Amino acid sequence: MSAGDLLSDRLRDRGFRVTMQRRAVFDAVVALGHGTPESILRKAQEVDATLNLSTVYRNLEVLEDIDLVRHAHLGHGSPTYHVAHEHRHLHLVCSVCNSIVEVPVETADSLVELLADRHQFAVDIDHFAIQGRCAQCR
Amino acid sequence: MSAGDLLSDRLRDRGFRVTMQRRAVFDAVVALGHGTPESILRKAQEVDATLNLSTVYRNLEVLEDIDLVRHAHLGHGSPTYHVAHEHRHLHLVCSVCNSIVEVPVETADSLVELLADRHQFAVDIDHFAIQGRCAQCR
DNA sequence: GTCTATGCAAAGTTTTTGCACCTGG
DNA sequence: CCAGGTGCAAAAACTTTGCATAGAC
Repeated sequence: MSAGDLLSDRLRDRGFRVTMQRRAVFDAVVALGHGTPESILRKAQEVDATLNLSTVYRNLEVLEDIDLVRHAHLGHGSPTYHVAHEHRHLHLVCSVCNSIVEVPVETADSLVELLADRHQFAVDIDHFAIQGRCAQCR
Repeated sequence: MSAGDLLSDRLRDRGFRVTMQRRAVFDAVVALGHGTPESILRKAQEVDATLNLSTVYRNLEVLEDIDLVRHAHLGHGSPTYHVAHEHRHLHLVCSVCNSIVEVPVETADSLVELLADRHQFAVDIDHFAIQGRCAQCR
């Protein structure tokens, strides 16, 4: 039967129900690439205008739980959510102009290896942004 | 007259006034090594029990402005403040047990160089923590 | 039909702001 | 004095929670 899309399969496998709200939240994350809970709400409300912010928070937690979504901290404000395994990159945040540049995660391979070797620490390198000053502002 | 301590000098140089609250906040940061606004308040209140949280926030901002204090993001919660130029190290935060390990900033030198060369980005490498899984939890 | 998920409203947390009073220079 | 700093209270921003109802299976 059903071709079974990734979202439905993953939800059901883990005992979660497939609801239109979950689909709307996931689709919003996909569409945005990156989004805060607030921006994800606004995007998802294009599909379902009655969708509630608390539903967004609850579903982002579920989507992270089933490894479809991840979040990163890019600054002082709300965390940013993105699709897991897509858009894997470091975020360079400029402390002067707040611009964000994305660079390949491989850029940090040597650091990742060092931390593994010296400290047996398995780095999730893109969870936090890297702050500094960009080419224009330095 | 006054030997002129660092705090007074730096404040006056930049046109800020020297108040006992500023001294208490700065002393608390020094004493704690690392502290959230809340923990800094508690520490500073040992000296001045009437000190207010909003004064702590305002003065941490001033102290950062005059480069005596810096803050880092170690997780989802409040930022952590520390004395500038002291305690320079990376924070490895375990996503499982939340333990924090400090490692020398030099560990990331190769990443810092790469970002400077390739992206003309001047990294403030210890502003954000590095998340991952520690030796025990991996 | 059962049990999870949702909407709504309220509360919790953390940080910021307005304002009258206080104080350093 | 007087501009800047402080305490207090209120507001703002962000996130979580309780509960009655709706909806997935």
